[in-house]
Amino acid sequence: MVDAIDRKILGLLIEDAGRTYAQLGREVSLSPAAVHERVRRLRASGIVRRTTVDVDPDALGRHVLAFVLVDSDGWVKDELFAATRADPRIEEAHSVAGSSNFLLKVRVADPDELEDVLHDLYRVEGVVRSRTIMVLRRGFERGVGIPGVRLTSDVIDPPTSATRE
Amino acid sequence: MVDAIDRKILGLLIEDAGRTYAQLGREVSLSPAAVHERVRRLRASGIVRRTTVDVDPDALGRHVLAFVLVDSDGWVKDELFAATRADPRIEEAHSVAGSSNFLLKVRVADPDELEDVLHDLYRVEGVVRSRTIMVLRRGFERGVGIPGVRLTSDVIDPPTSATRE
DNA sequence: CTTGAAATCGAGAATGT
DNA sequence: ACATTCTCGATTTCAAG
Repeated sequence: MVDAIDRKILGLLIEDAGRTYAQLGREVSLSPAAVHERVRRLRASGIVRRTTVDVDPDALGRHVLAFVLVDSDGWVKDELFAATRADPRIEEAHSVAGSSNFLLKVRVADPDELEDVLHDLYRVEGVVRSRTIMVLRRGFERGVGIPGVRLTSDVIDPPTSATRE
Repeated sequence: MVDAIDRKILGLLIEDAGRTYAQLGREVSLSPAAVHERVRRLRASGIVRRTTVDVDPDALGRHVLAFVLVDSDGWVKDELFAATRADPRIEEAHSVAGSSNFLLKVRVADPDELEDVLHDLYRVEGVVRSRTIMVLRRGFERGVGIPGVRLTSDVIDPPTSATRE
C-alpha cells in the first residue's frame, strides 16, 4: 500500500514540507503531478496527518525537560489525561505498564515551573506519588522514523563530545 | 522579542502550517505581507526550525511505544547517542539524572521488534542494564506547547472513556 | 505595516501508456 | 490504473509609499 517511493516522499516531507512538487518529483524521478497524487493519497489515508512547524523549545526559553512517572490510587486515566492535555507544559501523557501507572513528558522554563507542574498534578484526585526523571542532556528528539530512509538530520548535529570549547 | 501576535502565529502554524499568509493575516488582523515578514523573522531567528509533516505511526504499523531506561558502566553517552540516532526505531535519547543514566523513546511494530532494539542496545560497549516501560495507551503526543495559545487539538480527541463501544 | 504588481506554485482536467 | 502535459487560479514575494 505504501511502496518505497511513498516512503522516500514521506522522508523528504518530514525533512522539509516546504518542498515543491517539482523538487520532490526530481528526487524520486516522477512528474510533479504524479507526486502530487501520491501526497494527496498519503493525506487522504491518514498516514500524513497534517503539515506543521517544528518550534525550538530553547528559543522560547523552555530549557528544562523531564519525564514524570505517576502513581495513583484507583484508575484516574480520564481525569489525568484531561488535566494534562489542558496544560501546554505537558507534551505527552501515557498510561504504562510497570511499577507506575502513568508517564508524562514535561517541558518548562526552569525547575521552579517544574515544581508548579507537580503541584498541579497532585490536585488530580487519586494521584498519590510521582518520580521525576530530569533530562541532563538531550541526545535527539525526532518524530516517527521511516526505516530505510536516511535523513540529513541523522548525520548533522555530530555527537556532542565530552570536550567542549 | 516575540510578542503576543508572534505566539498566536506560532500556534496557528503548529496547528496547520499549510495556512496561507492571507488566512493568518485575517486571524491576527494583519496584512499578508506583514505576517510574511513576521514568519520570516521567526524562521531566521531559529524559533521556527523547519516546516515538517506529522506522520501517523499507527498508519505505518508502528503500534508499540516504549520508554527504555538504560544503565551503563562508565560514561558511554557519545557511543550510545551515535548508535541510537542511527536507528530509526528510536525517536529520542537523553542522558538523565536518577537511578539510570539514559532514557530512550522507542517505537516499533510489535514486541518482537522491541526485543531486537534491546538486543542491539546491549551491543553498545558499557551498557549493562535496562528497564523497559511499555506504553499501554497513549493519552496524547504533541510538540512544544505555546502558553496562552489554545489549539483545537487540545479539545478534539475527547478522553477515551472506559466504556468502549 | 499597507498597498499593488509580477513571478511562481498548486490543483484539476484531458490525454496517452 | 497510473503517469504526463497543459492550463488557470491563487499565493508568495518584492518594491514603493
